[in-house]
Amino acid sequence: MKYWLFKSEPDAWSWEQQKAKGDEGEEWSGIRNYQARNFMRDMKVGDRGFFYHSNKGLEVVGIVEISAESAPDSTTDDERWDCVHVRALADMPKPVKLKEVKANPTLEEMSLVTSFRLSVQPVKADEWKEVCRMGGINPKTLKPV
DNA sequence: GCCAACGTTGGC
DNA sequence: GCCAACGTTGGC
Repeated sequence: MKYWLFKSEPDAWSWEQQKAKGDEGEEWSGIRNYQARNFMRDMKVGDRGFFYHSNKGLEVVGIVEISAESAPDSTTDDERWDCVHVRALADMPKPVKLKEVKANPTLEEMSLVTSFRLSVQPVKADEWKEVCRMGGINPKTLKPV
């Protein structure tokens, strides 16, 4: 299983809206960046990702799961762009602030820090564990610690 | 709201 | 195929 991170401005698409979609999930549409698209094409159903609020909040607020592999983006006719579907799995009991991520030496190579403009990013297994630990969630059971 | 970082576009 | 101009993202 691979791990990812999805950024969204809460004014455009918030964690609350994502959760409201339930198990059905929602298309992660609107990505117009080749790097981000290529990462989405790499994703498999069942992979997990962090849901990060950019612009406002600046924190990892929850965990999502890829519910459908990459397919044409319904918001454009341009066939260059496709995207996955994601569904909400769990809240971060304690949202992890960007500031905390930056302050943690274990996470200094995390894409969130090094490629902060990228809206869909890969997350390494040890980074996944560390951010889960900081957020007070067990990465296996998805239960609060 | 500003501005730095950086991806994309388009003229040559 | 280079690179300047431009547009967008996102932290501050």
